[in-house]
Amino acid sequence: MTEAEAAAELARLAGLIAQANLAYHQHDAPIMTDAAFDALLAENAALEAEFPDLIRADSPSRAGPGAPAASGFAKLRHGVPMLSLDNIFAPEGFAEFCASVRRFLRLAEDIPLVFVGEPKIDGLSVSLTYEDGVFQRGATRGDGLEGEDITANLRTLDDLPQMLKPPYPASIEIRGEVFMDKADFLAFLAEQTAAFEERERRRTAGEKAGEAIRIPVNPRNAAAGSLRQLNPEVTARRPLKLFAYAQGSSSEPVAATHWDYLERLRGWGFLVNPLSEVLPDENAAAGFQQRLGEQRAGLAYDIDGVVYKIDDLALQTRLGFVGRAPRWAVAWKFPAERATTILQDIQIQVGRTGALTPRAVMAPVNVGGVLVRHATLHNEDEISRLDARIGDTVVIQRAGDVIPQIVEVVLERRPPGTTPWQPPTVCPACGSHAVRPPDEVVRRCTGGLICPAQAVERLIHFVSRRAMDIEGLGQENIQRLYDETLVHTPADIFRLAPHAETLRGWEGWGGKSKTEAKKVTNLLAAIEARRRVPLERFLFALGIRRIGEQNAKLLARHYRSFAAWRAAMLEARVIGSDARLELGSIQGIGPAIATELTDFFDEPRNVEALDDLAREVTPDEAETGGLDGPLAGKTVVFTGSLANMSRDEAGAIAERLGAKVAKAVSGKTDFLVVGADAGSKAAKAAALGITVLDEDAFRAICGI
DNA sequence: ACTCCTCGAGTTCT
DNA sequence: CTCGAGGAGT
Repeated sequence: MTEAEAAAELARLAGLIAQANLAYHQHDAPIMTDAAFDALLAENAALEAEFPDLIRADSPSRAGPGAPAASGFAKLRHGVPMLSLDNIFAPEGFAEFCASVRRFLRLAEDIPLVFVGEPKIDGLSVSLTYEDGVFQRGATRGDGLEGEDITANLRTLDDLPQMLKPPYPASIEIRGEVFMDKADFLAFLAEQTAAFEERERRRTAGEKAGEAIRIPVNPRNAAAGSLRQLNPEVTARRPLKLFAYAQGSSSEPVAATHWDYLERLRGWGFLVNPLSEVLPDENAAAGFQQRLGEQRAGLAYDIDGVVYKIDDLALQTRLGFVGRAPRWAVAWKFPAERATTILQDIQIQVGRTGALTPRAVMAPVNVGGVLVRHATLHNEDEISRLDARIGDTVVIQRAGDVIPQIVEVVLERRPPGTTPWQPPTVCPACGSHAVRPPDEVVRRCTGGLICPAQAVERLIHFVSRRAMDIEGLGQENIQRLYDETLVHTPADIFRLAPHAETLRGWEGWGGKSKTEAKKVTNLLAAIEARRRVPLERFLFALGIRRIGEQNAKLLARHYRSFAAWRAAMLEARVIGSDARLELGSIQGIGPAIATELTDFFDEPRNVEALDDLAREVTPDEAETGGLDGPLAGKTVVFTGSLANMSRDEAGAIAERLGAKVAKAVSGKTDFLVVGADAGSKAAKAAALGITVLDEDAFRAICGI
């Protein structure tokens, strides 16, 4: 291959991979299988190895230090999703977890459940890919499906083997935790604080100050910041450590139990947390939890709990997943850190759909290293349950998550003369009635279109990343454009261009610094770039209640074009009309969602605003999604473990070919695809006379 | 009628 | 990340 051919090929690959990433990332239908995607990456890597001079600035591998820094990090897909764990906080929770495992496996009481207990370090999960024993790339957890490519930074970690010690599988993904020791963190904190003060001194003295210094708030934050450095040399100077703890995808099985797998990790040259233990039965967990709890303060690093995993990998496979969490592992967290403070006020926020949510304003207090000022109170029931009153002393915690919550009120310290908090009867933003339907939890503003708070929230939703994705238009800018009466409806956004000079006159939008000067230009360009959008994004952006990403996708797939959808919705306002029946027949769209849509179209001002918008924006027709494919309209169920792909992956392929993927076999099922160790579903399918396919037959139907 | 499960909506802080 | 509600299946 000549240089010119290679350059062209690399350009083509970069384009394809970027496209595939985009399609996957935006939750649209992926345009290729994971295997095909990996093949493209491999091809790209091979070419780059052969023609190192031709490595592109936007190379999908982004492996070398020559990678450009400007736009942050490339996205990298995980071979197997990085999942989150269910959290428990007490022995009862663990008992319940074990019971559900036993129920699922139909395991008798006298057979012990063997677990591995591992300290849960408060750091950053990373995924590391090795090909033929050589470290290829690494990524952050990200949203679980894909993370950021931080290969260059990970290479600087002493604990990360650049090469595995043999024997190793041809290709393997390893999961690990990157963290900073408490002592290292304190030293780093002191260093950063000194640098910060030095910078302040220079700045006030009018000297050149240099780049801004960030002061980390906790070890986790410091580790995260260090790994996200654009310059790997900075990361190299940070005292980061790595423990390996799990497996992602692998070209071949490497162990029969999780414990053996940890041994393999050690053999390959990884550090594995030495505190991990095999627990011979479930009763050993509570003791382990307590021991670690006692050791916790003396450990070199922060841990926030213990992860318990079923040791037998075959059982893990059988147990599988619910939603985003495995059924074979839980995180047993130590009690959350708590703090007390004063509840100063209860504010009411108005959401996009008019939901009124109370929000606690408190005297700032440090909880687990973070200064907390606000907490959500969820709804008025929560407030009455707590009997929280303004002026009360309250206990707050940041539990397994990040979001602070009020746990309880310290009644002994309640000042005299307080009264129970009363929910508002009118919307604080527009004064319309605020009503709470019986049997519902949220109170809503009835102002709808006239409520300015809802209007602003709808606009923010409209431009948000998962909707129209207009870069440069965040909450603050929208609020300002709204207040200055330049933008009151979504369509107004697309009519901003004539006001460019007005915008440039605003403080912070004008011109002194270089970045400011381009702000308006960039914003207008970002807006222009969104005059064409996929139909599903357009529908989601409208912000109709109950029409989120998934339901928008269902509608887009079904009606295909904006015009067809619009016409159908207008007709569907008549109960019993063909259009209404058709709407209700869409899998996943029930009466509540249908009514929400027709209510929207019943309001003439909504239709006006919609048509106004449609004059500015062209929603692209949705892809056919295999409407005439072999699986079109069929309901498919997967069971057992498939050899060449995960069930999720197989499901995604089937959906792309127009199938509906269900969890359980029923009379409506058309095909059951069975893998190894299939359970009761296969028998049931046989009883119902449903076509049963093995993996090869399924692949043949899909043409792969 | 009851039980999963998925989806939508709202929220905090860096 | 959590909660509540809708939808689908038993």
